[in-house]
Amino acid sequence: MSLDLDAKARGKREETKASNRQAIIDAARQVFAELGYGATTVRDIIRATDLASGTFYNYFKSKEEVFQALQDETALRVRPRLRAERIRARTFEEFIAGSFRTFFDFVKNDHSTFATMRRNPEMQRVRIDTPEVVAGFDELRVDLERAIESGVVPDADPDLLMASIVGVAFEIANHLVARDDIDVDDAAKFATALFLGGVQALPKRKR
Amino acid sequence: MSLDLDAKARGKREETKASNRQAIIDAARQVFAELGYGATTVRDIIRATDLASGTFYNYFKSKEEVFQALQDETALRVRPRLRAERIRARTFEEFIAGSFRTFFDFVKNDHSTFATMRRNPEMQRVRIDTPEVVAGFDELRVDLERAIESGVVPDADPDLLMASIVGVAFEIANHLVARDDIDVDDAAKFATALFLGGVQALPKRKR
DNA sequence: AGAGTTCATGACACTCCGTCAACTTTCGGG
DNA sequence: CCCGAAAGTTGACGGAGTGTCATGAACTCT
Repeated sequence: MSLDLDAKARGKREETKASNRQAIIDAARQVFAELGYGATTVRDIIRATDLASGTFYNYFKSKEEVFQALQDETALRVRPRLRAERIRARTFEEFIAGSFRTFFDFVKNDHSTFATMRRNPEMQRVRIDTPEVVAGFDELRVDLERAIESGVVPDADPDLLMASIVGVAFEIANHLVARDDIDVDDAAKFATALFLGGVQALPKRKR
Repeated sequence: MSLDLDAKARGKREETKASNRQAIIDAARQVFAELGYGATTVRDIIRATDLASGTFYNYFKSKEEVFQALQDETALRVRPRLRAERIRARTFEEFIAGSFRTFFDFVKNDHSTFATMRRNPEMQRVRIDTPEVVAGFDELRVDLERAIESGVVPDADPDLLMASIVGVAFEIANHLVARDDIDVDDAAKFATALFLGGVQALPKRKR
């Protein structure tokens, strides 16, 4: 009566291993949201499962590592959306606009790590070099270099361009999560305008 | 034979209090750089002074709090430089260019928290809302709103503009510290161009 | 079914933390 | 200058969290 369709293909051993791992991750998400990252102990996490304390260490080296796994799951959810948006884009403007729009929308609406994170000020470390995150950055870089190749964007330093985009994206994302009076659309339009035309092109504020 | 010129004005009590506090901060900077933030214990810090373990807690509540004090010292060093640069600026372009230039220069050349921080990947938390940091942000915001008032910058959302500037500044700062092949001047010109004219205005890469 | 492998268990030893009662130093009024 | 009060220092101690490991249970394969 398992919902895990892969289960038949695996032995029971592998199956419980996978389910234990997931149980720990789920418990961690729960407990982090409840107590905050700093305040939760490894024991708190394992207590929220039906496993014994020692078992935790068969799956993760530390609390930090579970957190990374959480981040990875989060990145795994955004990345396809960003990819789809990029494929749809026909111009550099659409590319930039779509990427910001999608990212901000995710941050605001998906009840992911971002939300619980910002509720706990100590968890400033939003970005962690988890495989999925790195892959996402790589994809962005490839597209930027393609844009440079094709002459749509001047032959600027791609590292600095990446840094600027990422910096703006995450910094504005913080505001989106922390405050309610900022609209996802406005934020996306703002960031897009900044990259396309600098401060002079910025949209006027609604009063 | 003290070098502390304020000492005569203070009683001995206050004097040792101040010097103990500074001793702890200095020891912390040292030890953080050596072991990394996560790996150092409060005991490590106090052991690097000639004080007893309990004394630490007369000055700071936790390791985190010493770290904040360090950050505050760092901010205290940049802020006057940024202020001077702003006063010198006669146009918005000079304002933006000068600010980025000064900040990047500080990050790269002042052997401050930034440097030790980047050597320890776990210390991603560069920004902390320490009094000096908050004051610095406030100053920036005032200038931005003045620029908006005077019509030099469109009437855009100042929060989003702040976020963009700060995001770009810190993200590029990370690259500056992490890598040697990026020039402070190039970075400042890049960021300035981005804000003044968007991607089309970006300087071409040196090959 | 039996030998072998893999994993779960929870008690244990260890580290670090923050406190506190006892002690030392400084202050200030007489 | 002296002495009682105030402020600060000390390190030992109780408590909490960590990661490990010997033991035993569960699964796999033949």
